[in-house]
Formats: sequence, structure tokens, C-alpha cells
Amino acid sequence: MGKSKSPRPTDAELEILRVLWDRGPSTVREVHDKLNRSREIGYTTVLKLMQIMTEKQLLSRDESQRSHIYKPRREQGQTQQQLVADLLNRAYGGAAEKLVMQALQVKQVSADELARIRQLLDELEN
Amino acid sequence: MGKSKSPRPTDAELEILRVLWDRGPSTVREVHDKLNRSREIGYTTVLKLMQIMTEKQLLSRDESQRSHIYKPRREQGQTQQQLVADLLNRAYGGAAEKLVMQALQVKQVSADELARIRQLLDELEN
DNA sequence: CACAAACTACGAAGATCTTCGTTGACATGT
DNA sequence: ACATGTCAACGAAGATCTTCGTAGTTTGTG
Repeated sequence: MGKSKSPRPTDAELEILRVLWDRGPSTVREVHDKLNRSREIGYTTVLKLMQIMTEKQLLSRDESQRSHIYKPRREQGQTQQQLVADLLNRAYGGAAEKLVMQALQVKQVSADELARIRQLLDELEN
Repeated sequence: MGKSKSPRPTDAELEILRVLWDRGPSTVREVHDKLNRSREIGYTTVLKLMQIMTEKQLLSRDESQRSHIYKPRREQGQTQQQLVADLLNRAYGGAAEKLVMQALQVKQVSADELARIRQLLDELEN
């Protein structure tokens, strides 16, 4: 045993991942500045979270500088895919069609985007 | 204070909701029997969860019989929609297209289902 | 050099989630 | 009417999440 597979990121963790996806590899300071613009949160809170995420293997960090530089360990798409697969199983019993339907109804999707989805449907047809 | 809006169901709560969606209104015993088939879980654990869910307004119950009968307070679709909207915001920054794409790639979708999705796309075009 | 600023590490508090044991009320069969 | 089984209520333990204060270290500046 030993190897625990990487767990689903929590809400706060996902907030941090989103910043890193957006900015690329960043220091705690940078992440905190970004988050702090939308909500009040202490610097050490972010630091602690990022340390824990590193333990959990959600992030890796470069410690060669005094200000460590963090980045996600898995690709954005990979994490998102895991999350959507998870929701699919937990809430839809695996019925992807239903999930897709509801996602499309929740949010306005542009004509361009609809077109790209159609294209994907065509590819899936084979 | 007082009126809190109904929170996102937790994992264990969602398990219970799925049983109720499946079976319709049910007693704790019935829900427990169903859950217990797939994993080991105590009767009072399920009872407690369902009591809490009732407090949280996720369920309502009929107490006229000795064995109370529980049912979800919101429609299945409404809850699912809330969950998918939530994931959309938390993990995709609202980009429904991306979520849809990844959902389709995660799970095999039949030709029938693809057709129905196409139809929805057509409707959304207007 | 000495002081201030910025950084990491650590511990701990409070909230929420999940789990179950215990208790007391009620029902059923003999 | 008593023994057995079923039920709801409650409390509490242990896990995880989120938050931040404090302490100690390194860097930069006068």
C-alpha cells in the first residue's frame, strides 16, 4: 500500500488551483493577492492551504528561492475531468447525457461554442 | 438570521438522495437496506444523516406512521442542476462548453443520447 | 550592524461531516 | 403480561476543513 491516490480538491483548494491555472506557477504572496481581491482571507491561511496541498500532492513547489514557487501537479484538464467524472457518478449515476443537458441549460452558451460541441459530437459518432 | 438557503448536499447525503430518487419516498430501514448492499454502514448512521438532512431542509418526512417516511424536498433535477452549476463555477470559471466537452469524453455516450443532445443544441440555437 | 519587512513552519481553535452506541418508546407474538 | 425486536432521539467521538496567531529565519535598508 502507501500510494494514496490524489483526493478530490476541497472548495478552498480549488480556489487556489484556479489562481494557479490562471497565473501559472506562483508564490503564496501572488496567490494571496489575487484571492484577497475577491474575498477577505489571511496570508497565512493561504500559505497553510498550499502547504497542505503540497503534502497531498496537489501541488509541487520549487524551494530554490526563498519565496517558494508553487504549481499544480496535474494538468488543469485532468483535474477538471476527475471532478466532472466524480459528479457524474455521485449525482447522475453515470448518465452523462443528463449532466450535459443540464449544464447546457444552466448557462448561456454562445453559437460558436455550440458549434464546437457539435463538432465533438460528430467525432464521437465514430 | 434564520432562513439559510439550502446548502450543497455532502457526499453521504447525496448517496441517500440517490436512493430516494430511485425508490421514491422511503423509510430509514429501506434506505439503509439499499445502501448496505453496496457498502457497510450502520442503521443509526443512516437514521442520523436523514434526521440532519431533514433539519437542513433537504428532506421532508411524514411522521404519521411509527416508521417515518422520508422524501426529498426538491426535485432531483433541481438538485442536480444546482450541483452542476456549482461545479461549473468552482472548477470551470463558468465555461459550460469545457465542462460539456469533458463530460462527453469521460463517459461513453450512446448514439441515441448523442442525437438527443444534438436536438437540444438545435433548440438552444434560438 | 541593527531594524524592519517578508517568508516559512507550526500548532491549535472552531466548524462541519461521518460514524455509531445507548436509551427509551412502541409493537408483536406466545 | 412479558420477552423480543424495531424504531426515533440523542450525544459524542474521530476525521477533515478552514482559519489564523505566533515564532523563528532570511533579506534588504539606513
